[in-house]
Amino acid sequence: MASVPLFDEYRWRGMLHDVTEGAEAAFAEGPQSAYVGFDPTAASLHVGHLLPIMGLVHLQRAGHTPIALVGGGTGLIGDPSGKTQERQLLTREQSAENGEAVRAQLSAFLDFEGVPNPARMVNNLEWLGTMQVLDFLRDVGKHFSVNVMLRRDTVRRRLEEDGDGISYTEFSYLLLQSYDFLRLYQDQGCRFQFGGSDQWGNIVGGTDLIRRVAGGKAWGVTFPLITTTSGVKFGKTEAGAVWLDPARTSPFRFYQFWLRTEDADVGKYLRFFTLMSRAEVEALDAAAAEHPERREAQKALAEDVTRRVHGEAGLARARTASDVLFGGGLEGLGADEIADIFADVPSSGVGAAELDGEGAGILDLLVGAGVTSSRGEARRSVEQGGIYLNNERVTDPARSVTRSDAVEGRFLVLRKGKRSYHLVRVEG
RNA sequence: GGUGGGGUACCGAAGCGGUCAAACGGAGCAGACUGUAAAUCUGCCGGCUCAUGCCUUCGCAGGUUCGAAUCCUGCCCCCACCA
Repeated sequence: MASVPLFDEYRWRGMLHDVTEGAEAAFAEGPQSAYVGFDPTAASLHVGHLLPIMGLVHLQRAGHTPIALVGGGTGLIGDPSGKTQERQLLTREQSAENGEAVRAQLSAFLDFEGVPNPARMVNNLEWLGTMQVLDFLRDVGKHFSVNVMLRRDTVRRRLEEDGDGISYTEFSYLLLQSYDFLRLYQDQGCRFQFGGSDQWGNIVGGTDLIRRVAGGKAWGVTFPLITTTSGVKFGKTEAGAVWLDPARTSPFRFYQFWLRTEDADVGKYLRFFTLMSRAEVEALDAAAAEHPERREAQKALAEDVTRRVHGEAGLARARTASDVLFGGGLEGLGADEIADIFADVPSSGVGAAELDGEGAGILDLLVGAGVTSSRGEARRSVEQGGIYLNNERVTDPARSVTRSDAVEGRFLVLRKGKRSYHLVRVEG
């Protein structure tokens, strides 16, 4: 099969951070397989995992075989890379459950069947779980120099005066990941490992092990650490990490996360996270430069990524909710639309009885819905003009809310600031 | 083990007997300007309260004092230098 030049693709997208010597030439020899490991430390992947995933997607499109390694075994140990503190150990059950979830999420990106080069999924618990300690120490450990390991940044930081120390468990992580690579090399002929830039040391550990044990050549590719221009950590919002699991981050929030991308970052993200062609991306760059206020690039980004992760239906819901909430048109909504919006936007219920007679105070409503954390904060927000009820600014902290305020008698739209929405369902 | 320096709100960091819910900076929230962007400017930023005010907070436990984050005692934990 003729391969599309994979590295050219990575290059124009700016996806390459580091590449071991000779990797590109090795890829040119013909179809290859390459793997990325995902430790199931949580029951969902988040947007921070997206770049290596897209790396595999491009790989597959170029005719190669992606291997997604779920770290059921390594996840039990904990990668010290990039961490300043020792991790809490997962139980085997947690790791297994999380691994299943991660596996399902990856299927949204990679084709596991119906193509000539289907993606593969492996779990390193298969070999790590049955390994004998003595075998491990003799066959793997013998090839690693503690002197060298102590010089690694991730280890050194933990050993320094202000470090928190490192357990023998995490110290051993490098050996396990290196062994994974060796196994994939021997069992599946996989000669490439990809990962985030923080994985460089672990990946090189694997290529070294393959050279020593099997006398073979293997290569690594890392993708850049994603930073935002304004210095905020990528993938974080007020509400925490942006997850791929719709139960943790609703499609609405997911879509909104991408839609709010800063102008300075949107071009970069289009290259990283969509499969648009170079011409399409450059056209959007131009559109953004010409009419930034239209946010065409952000919209295209948000649509593309949301569609891939949450499907057409998820995207439709996210857009409906966005249009309704940010378009200001609350009147004349169909029951279906309302239901869709409730499903996605943070919401809570309030008993109809509470709105009878005097009604409920706006401050209590805000606290009850969790929009503000205390009455004091609620009061301040109202006094500063930051609270809206059904898209109308509330100016009186003593404002009471009755059933007649509810749209169609069924729901209230609370909003704090420009974009923090909360729906209150009138029940009973 | 010895000597010295520390532990203050989400983080950093002032305060060193009353005027301290505690300067200042960062983060965060809101407002203005905008484009659901960035930058900038403004306000807020322990809880309750319309408010006067009240309650909880300055490592932990006691004590001195009309009154303590500030003084004393004991304990715990960090850091620096020495051994």
